[in-house]
Amino acid sequence: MVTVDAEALSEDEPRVDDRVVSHLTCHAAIFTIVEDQLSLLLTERNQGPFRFQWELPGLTPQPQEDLEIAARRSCAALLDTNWPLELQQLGAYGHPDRDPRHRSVSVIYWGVAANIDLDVAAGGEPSNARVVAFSEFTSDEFRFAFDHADIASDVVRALRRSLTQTSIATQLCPPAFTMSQLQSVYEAVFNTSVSAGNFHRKVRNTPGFIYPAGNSTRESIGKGRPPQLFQAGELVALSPPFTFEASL
Amino acid sequence: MVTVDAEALSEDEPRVDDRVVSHLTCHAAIFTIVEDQLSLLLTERNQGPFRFQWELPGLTPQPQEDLEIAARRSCAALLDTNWPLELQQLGAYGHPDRDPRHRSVSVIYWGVAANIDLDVAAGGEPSNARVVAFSEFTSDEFRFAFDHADIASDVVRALRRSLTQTSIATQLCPPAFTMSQLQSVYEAVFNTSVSAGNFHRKVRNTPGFIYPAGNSTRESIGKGRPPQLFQAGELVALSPPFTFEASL
DNA sequence: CCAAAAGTGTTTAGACTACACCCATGA
DNA sequence: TCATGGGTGTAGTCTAAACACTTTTGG
Repeated sequence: MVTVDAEALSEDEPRVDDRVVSHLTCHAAIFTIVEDQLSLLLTERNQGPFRFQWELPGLTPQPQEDLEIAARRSCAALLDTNWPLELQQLGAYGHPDRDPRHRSVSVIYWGVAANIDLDVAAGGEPSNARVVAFSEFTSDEFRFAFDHADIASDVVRALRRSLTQTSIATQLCPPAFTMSQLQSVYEAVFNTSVSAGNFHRKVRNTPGFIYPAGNSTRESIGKGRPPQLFQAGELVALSPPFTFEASL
Repeated sequence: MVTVDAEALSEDEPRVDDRVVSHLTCHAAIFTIVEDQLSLLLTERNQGPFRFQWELPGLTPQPQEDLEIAARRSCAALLDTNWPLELQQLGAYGHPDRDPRHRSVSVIYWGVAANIDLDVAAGGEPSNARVVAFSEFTSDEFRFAFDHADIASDVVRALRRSLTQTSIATQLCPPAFTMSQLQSVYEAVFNTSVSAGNFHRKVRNTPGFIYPAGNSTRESIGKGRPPQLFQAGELVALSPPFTFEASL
């Protein structure tokens, strides 16, 4: 009984049947913000099970390909530029009947992008990809393929935790941004309102969160006082973290 | 280009070669505290690559077996009782050459146990399992199999984060414990010293962290004032979290 | 001048640190 | 009575929440 692990791990001649092998896919959950709404890049399946339902972009890794590279590749074609996309692993999903065809394990990565221009990326061709707003993909009517509704719920939680504990929110802003743009990132992700004054101080008092940007492009097209421009700093930890609570 | 995901995911007749299948194992990292030292349950490989080196207990899941169940099974035989073991997923490890034999993906779970009695579990038979102290398995001399040194490092980080943010530390204590026993859990995990008075208040002021236990078994065998006994509460979140820093 | 947005000051409340201090037991 | 470990009280500090206030623009 105590050698139960060695029995499985030390097969010098592994059998190629479904006791020792499994189907493996890597997926990427890419967040962005569209019209002040937290949104997720999804693709519509056009064949196989769950046809015409939506999933996180994914693929099977190549034999010598790292899991994260595979996840990055799964969404690279859908994103406009060679974005310096940083992915973090959410985890592995492997419930036995999550895929009706066969035992399947999916490793999920997630990241953020300041903007996603699907039209540019697709070069005008029709695409089965869409950027779906939070309110839509969390509604009961939205049709996720496989267990991707659960995964989407988990990955939103991971994003929110990252926003409270790190300075990752700057990666959801353009290269130069104002304090209220940064604030609206938090308001979109948590679907809540943030006190502007205290937010301002908390961010400025966190070393490395932001750096001042040259006010060269300040055009002051708004009504009020023209804002200062900032650029993203390093990815630093917030201590203590924000205490935002998601309202949905 | 934009349908790159569909190409891989929607094969109704998946080919059984190493492009679409991979070897999968589930492992459990079980922490416990032995003589005030954070320790990890490890097994020595007795065949295959990395023979006589140490790994987290693991196995290949059965076709219809959930990943977490498989991880639990991998260490169940090594633990004395049917401990109500709660496992959390750490993540998936799948670097292409982490196993010299073939492409291999390992999903790691972790949990804590108040005590591990290997002799009782093995029923007196010789076992290839050992509870290894932190100072030993983090030393340069210690020989981990595969990439399990990286995994061990990551899982210690996950444990420490859980201790700062939740009340999981009570699960590393016996059913009834004193405040200083609980405190020594933190001191062992973070290899640091904790101010007793402030620790006491922080724990008592967190609703659900602990509940008073009947002082029936108080035997007051020590020198000083007899301590109160507590029992574990629910697994609650600490807000704000502890701010302990690991000293190693 | 007024409205609106940006940014700063000020007050209050909560929580941690540090350290002093009481409590209850064994020797 | 003293040493020892358990537990509480308290002052100083740091931070955040709430809200008033100033600054700078457009109409």
